Amino acid sequence: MARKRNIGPTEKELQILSILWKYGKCTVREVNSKINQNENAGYTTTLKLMQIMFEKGLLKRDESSKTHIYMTATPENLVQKEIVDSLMNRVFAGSTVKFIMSALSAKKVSRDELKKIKLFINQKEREL
Amino acid sequence: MARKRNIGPTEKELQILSILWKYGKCTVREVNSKINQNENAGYTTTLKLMQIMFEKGLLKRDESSKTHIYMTATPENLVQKEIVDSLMNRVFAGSTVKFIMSALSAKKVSRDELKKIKLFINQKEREL
DNA sequence: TAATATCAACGAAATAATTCGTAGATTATC
DNA sequence: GATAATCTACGAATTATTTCGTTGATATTA
Repeated sequence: MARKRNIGPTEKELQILSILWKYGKCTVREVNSKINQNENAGYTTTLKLMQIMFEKGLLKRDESSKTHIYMTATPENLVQKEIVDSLMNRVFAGSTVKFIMSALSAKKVSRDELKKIKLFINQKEREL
Repeated sequence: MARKRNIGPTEKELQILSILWKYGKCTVREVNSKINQNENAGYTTTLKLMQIMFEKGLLKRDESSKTHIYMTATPENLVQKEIVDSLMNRVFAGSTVKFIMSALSAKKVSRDELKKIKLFINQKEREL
């Protein structure tokens, strides 16, 4: 019987996903190097995590050469959407408005950024 | 030596925080009942969690009567802001714009909600 | 080709989060 | 006032997550 695991990415798994989103396809060593820019993780630790993510279906990999090349299995924005949706429900009782207000309060947002957001909202309105 | 624990609320702790945000001050039994509307949690399980949250400083409590009354220690919006900020950094490389776009794509948003968000943005612009 | 480096696989240890049983105290009920 | 119900505290079991050591295979270098 296979070990039971949760579906969604865990904290460390998310970190690896982020790296793959940023840098595209990577070997385990590459991912491990990126991680070690900020913290300390043994090579086999990263390997194991990526193997688990592969089993879970979070990652795909090219096994044609000895050194496997990993890539994400689901588009970045889809995974992000799921995470955001989950957080919105768990922490903001499902309220998009509260959620966005909180986001706008969490960080300094520049005039330019606010403009981009407004443009996006206008587009959303037109789509309704 | 006290057991080492992380600072931020864990998944289950967040669930309890949400209940306290929604219903205000609660006894353990009240919180446990709310949890049991959706899932199955023994009374002592909820008790233990709330005790840990108290130790961590996530909750306060009134111990004047046998049945303690729990309340959150930090304002809802502050906790939410921290969570949002953390997620924004971990999953969206710190980009508020991407974050909000994702939020707007995650759920159906009504014309009215879009309006409210725009008003909030306008206010933010004026504050700059 | 022998020595060395690099890799995947695997199992298991270490750590963290969640769940629960038991004990002892206090309050409510008969 | 005895019995039952309810509560806190505590320790420990269970489950999930993260970390790492070892092995054997393959490739690289001397």
